[in-house]
Amino acid sequence: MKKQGEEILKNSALSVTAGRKRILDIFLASGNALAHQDIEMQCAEQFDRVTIYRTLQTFLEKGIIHNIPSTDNMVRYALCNDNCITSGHHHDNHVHFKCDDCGKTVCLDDLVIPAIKLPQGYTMKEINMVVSGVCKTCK
Amino acid sequence: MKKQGEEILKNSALSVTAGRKRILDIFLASGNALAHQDIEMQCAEQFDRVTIYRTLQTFLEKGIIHNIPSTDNMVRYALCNDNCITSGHHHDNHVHFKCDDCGKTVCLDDLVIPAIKLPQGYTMKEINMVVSGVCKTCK
DNA sequence: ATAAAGAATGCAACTTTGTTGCAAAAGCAT
DNA sequence: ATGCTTTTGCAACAAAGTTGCATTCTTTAT
Ligand SMILES: [Mn+2]
Ligand SMILES: [Mn+2]
Ligand SMILES: [Zn+2]
Ligand SMILES: [Zn+2]
Repeated sequence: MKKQGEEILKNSALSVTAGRKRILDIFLASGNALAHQDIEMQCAEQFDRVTIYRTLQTFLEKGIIHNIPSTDNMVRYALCNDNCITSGHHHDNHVHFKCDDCGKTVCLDDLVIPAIKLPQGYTMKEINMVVSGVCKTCK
Repeated sequence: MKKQGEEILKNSALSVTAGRKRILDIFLASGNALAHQDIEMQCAEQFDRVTIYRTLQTFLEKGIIHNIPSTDNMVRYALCNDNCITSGHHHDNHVHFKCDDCGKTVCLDDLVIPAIKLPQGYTMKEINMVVSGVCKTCK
């Protein structure tokens, strides 16, 4: 599993660079969603802040990571499961949980967002569900 | 309905100031959720930016407005329906919709977020559901 | 293995967004 | 009207995000 990062990059037709591999490693090693800031703290000495912005943007567009909305002005990112992009948008459909105690945000991969029926005239493209509370570790 | 803003402030035990009334008016006049930026554009000449930050914070704490998470680093705010705060947290439970076309975010007040069953050990406090796509106006 | 083309990175400069302390002003209760 | 309390504006700052451009690194073709 040494070259799992490279694998992902090649599958997405991205060139393999030290920065991209490092950021992928950080995601692979971490069990929870990461904000730009979290990543920067782990590799700011190696890589420029701008590179991290651009890398996350690229990963998003390629469907390598998805972003998780929040009300605290800290968008978080997590690895997508399989190839996540079809017709230009992500199709992650699992619930996210943010713990008020430890602050961590995790993907509840097995918990599928229930279907809803939008009012007449609305068309759905993506759907996000974020639950906050206390996680099982902090309980 | 001239003093609807004042009414809201008094019900929340807040002193009635020009800035707070103005910001409430902006919300009452607008059909959709507003980001700090939207509000600032409408009253930056009258009021300081800092005042807007503090006013939104106060309104949130008092349950006058609720915030809507997003993946674009622009938290939006909308008026709460009734008195929204019980035991320290909001209990808005409706779906939000963000239009990819016009960019507007609206409360779908009649669309209740379906219940979900969290994995063992997790406790829910708040829940948010945001759907993106095309709204009925842009359709 | 080398060279050329294209893509990614670092850096600098900048803009925007959000925070804090404090003095002045405004609101509220008596 | 007076004094007390809360809110506001200002200034200074910190953090977050963006952009253009020159340099470096990857990839692809020779
Ligand atoms: Mn996820
Ligand atoms: Mn709402
Ligand atoms: Zn926790
Ligand atoms: Zn629209």
